[in-house]
Amino acid sequence: MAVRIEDVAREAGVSTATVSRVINNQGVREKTRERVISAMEKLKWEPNLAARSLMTGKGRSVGVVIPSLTNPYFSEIVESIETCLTAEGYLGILVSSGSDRSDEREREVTETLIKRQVDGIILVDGTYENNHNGFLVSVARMLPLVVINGVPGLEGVDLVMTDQARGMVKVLDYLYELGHRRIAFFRADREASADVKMDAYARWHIEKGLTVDPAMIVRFTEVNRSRILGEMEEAVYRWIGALAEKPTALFACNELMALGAVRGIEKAGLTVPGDISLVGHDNTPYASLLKPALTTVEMKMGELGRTAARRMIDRLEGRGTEPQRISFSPELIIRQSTAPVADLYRK
Amino acid sequence: MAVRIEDVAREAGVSTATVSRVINNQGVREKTRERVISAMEKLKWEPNLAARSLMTGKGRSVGVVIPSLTNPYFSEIVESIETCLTAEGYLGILVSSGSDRSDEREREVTETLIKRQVDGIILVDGTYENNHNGFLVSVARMLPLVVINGVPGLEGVDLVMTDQARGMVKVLDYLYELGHRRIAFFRADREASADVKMDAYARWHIEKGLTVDPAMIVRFTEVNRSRILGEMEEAVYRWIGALAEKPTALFACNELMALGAVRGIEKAGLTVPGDISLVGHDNTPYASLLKPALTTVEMKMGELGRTAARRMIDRLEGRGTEPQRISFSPELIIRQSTAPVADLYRK
DNA sequence: ATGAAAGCGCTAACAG
DNA sequence: CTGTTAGCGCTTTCAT
Repeated sequence: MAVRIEDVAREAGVSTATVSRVINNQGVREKTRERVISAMEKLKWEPNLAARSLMTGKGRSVGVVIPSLTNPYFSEIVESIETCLTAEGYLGILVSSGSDRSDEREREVTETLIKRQVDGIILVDGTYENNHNGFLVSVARMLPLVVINGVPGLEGVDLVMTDQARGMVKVLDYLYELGHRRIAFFRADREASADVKMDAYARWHIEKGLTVDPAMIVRFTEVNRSRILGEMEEAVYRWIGALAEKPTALFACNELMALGAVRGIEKAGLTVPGDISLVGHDNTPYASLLKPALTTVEMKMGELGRTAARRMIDRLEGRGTEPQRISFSPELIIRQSTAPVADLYRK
Repeated sequence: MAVRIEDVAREAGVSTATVSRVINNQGVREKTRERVISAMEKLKWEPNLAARSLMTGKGRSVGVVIPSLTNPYFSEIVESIETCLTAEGYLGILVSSGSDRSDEREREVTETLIKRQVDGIILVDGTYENNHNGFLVSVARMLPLVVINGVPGLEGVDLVMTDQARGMVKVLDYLYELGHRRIAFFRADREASADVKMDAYARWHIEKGLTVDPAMIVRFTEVNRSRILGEMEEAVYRWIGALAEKPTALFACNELMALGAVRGIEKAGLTVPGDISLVGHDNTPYASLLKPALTTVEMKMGELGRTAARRMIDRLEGRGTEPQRISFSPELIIRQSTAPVADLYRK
């Protein structure tokens, strides 16, 4: 409230315009610039950001919309975005759109951010609906939008993603080599990324000339919190029990599901990887902590976040305005939960 | 950029001052208010927040400073703070002060937030140093400050905390009942909360007439990331090997440490809880996923976050300006990692 | 209860 | 390269 640009200008013996130019790195003679800088330091002046953004319409802040913070998969992304933004003098404003993945809530928080006049928005793992109903495109018309893990080809929308179909194929190829032919697929409902994986799963089976058995595809709802774990254990246990022909391998779309699978499998008196090989997805901290340590797909979340943040800054600073699509290839991380198919199935 | 308060005023046939009064809930005749409101709706006008905060110095946003997002212990707090703030129309601006717990970085990000003119700051788990060097007090002189888990008695600082000393005593009493007399204590360096627990640990031993064996107190550095797990396993393994008299129980200040302890203990050929009972702290999702499921202390992080956010809003809106100290009592959650002391030690 | 007018602290033409 | 001069969109006395 105390010291303003005018005071600095007077102290340095220049006009306010010159001070403004100095702090915005515009052309000012070196000598003058120095005088201004020392005046700033002497008076400990910092430009008032509200006034600045009132003029420019920009506030060096970017909104980050994410389904949930308590999911380690997301928190790693957020942390890397935040680090990257901060390093460049931007402020990341984080809002969670709710792990229930409500389309409407996602739209709401995004709009709040726009009203708050963030300079751009990074949206992580949007809902299927909002990826397809034109919402993201309309947001992108108002300000720079970078989407992490969304659908490609949206007009004006920058996309940074991991090629999950590719990861799925890596998993299946690997299991195939180990001799597995009957591979179960555990997924969440209403998740765009699960759709992508399932499509790849189906295509791979067709290309290999294997049939896709609907009984091998299981949908779970709300597997975001460990509280659900007990229910899942039970569900998996019953699912296995009811199966005429059991799978020799199982892929779970996320690690909490993978854990639920382990529990259910063990409850059914089977072992991992002795009876059933298990592959997870995301390589969260859980994966290496599990027993047996989980074979999984590393999504490079940190890299995704960093790349998205950099794209955003580039666009905000007028570099590379053409929306891009940057795709990372996931990596298969082999640990102890997968093994060659057991002999007794071959006999 | 398009529609301004002036347009609304014209549309409603009033002055801009009246429109301003309406959106700030000041005295306006009911009829006039209605006219203004419908004009707002017709023109879809939303006040420009930058202009507003330029005048008022307030922007309905509160800064949240937290050491790390990838730690589930913190992400639960953040999520509850954020939910609570959003519900009241505030925007939570999150910055992480770095899991390396650098005093300086914590101060830096806090100051950035102040420059950004947040209305208040919620600071979670500040460093020991900043709790004691007057920094927090100086922040509290500038704007409302609510600290989660800090030291009591700081002038002008609101404190919301869990009584960790109490939790520690609950743990020790419980282990005592099971017959344990030699209880190891694993802690992180440079953590205010670990100091609190250790003090309680020491006091409890004295009150019980037990000696505090320095060999039972082990300090680890940087146990925030699972990458460190291998190193910890090794360290614990060596520590046990070098011990003349082994502990029958072990308390770890956080759950990653507890996991490291399990690994080290098992590497040493001992079992949990057969040879050594293990108690963790925080009740993160890891705790119930571990094998054996971990006995631990629930810190009620969600409640802490919610309470802190509410305190902040109360202060921001001029209710209850006297700084308070609100303390929650932690809860001991008994699972499978603790058991009565083995008979062979009694013989 | 309402209006007129004076800024909040800064940026951006436009001159010089 | 630097200064002058208008505002950015809102709030807030001070009148009426």
